[in-house]
Amino acid sequence: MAPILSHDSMKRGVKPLEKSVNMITTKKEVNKGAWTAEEDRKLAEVIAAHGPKRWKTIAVKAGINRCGKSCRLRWMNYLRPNIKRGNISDQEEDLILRLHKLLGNRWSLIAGRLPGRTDNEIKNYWNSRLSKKINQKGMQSGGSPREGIINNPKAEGITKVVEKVSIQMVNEESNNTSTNIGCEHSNIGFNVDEFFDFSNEDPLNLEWMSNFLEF
DNA sequence: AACAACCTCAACCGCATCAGA
DNA sequence: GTCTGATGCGGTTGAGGTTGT
Repeated sequence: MAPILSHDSMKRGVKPLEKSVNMITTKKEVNKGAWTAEEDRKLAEVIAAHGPKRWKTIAVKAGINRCGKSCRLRWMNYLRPNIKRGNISDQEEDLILRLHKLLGNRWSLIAGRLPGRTDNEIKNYWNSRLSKKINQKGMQSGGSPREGIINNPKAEGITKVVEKVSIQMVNEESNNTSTNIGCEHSNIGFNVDEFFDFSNEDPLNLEWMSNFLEF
């Protein structure tokens, strides 16, 4: 019986048949490669029943011969509810650029600021498009944004603090898709867009962050 | 039309960290 | 305190699609 292609695989014309099936060998090796719609359905069913935890157990219960890690990734990047796919808006792109300038390749943190976007998607978007844009700009002005963080111990410390704040922001924001953080339950009250607006700043000049730390 | 080069994105891998026994 | 399994993260890969010649 030929495996049913997942919606995305259909769209992209992926042929999981040969590769994926061939990877199921007589040994107890796990299935790899593109997911089929059938696998998606089984995984979603098990997660609906048991919740998205204990991935190894989920993988076994789903009976799809996948490793827990693979199941988790599939859920996080594809099956999870409220996932936005494709068409990253200018606003989102701008936010990614600003957050990357501040945090570097902390994709999960950046994704946390973009509701419905996954770290994998942002990472791909960055690697395939934005990094090129940056390089083009960098050619003109010189220096990479990441260097500022790597070579700046002060900035390293700052990223740790920002990481904590970002996590707090994400937690507080869980159901708030607006860029203005709902701060009713927090004593932090500011506009995120303003907070992350570095458009007029020297990347290495993070004096403002010291003030923020004191605050 | 045919081919090559480039682009996109889903998925895998290895490592770090966390949590429970 | 240590060990072990689970989870999360970032880097990388490779198949398929798109574009250019």
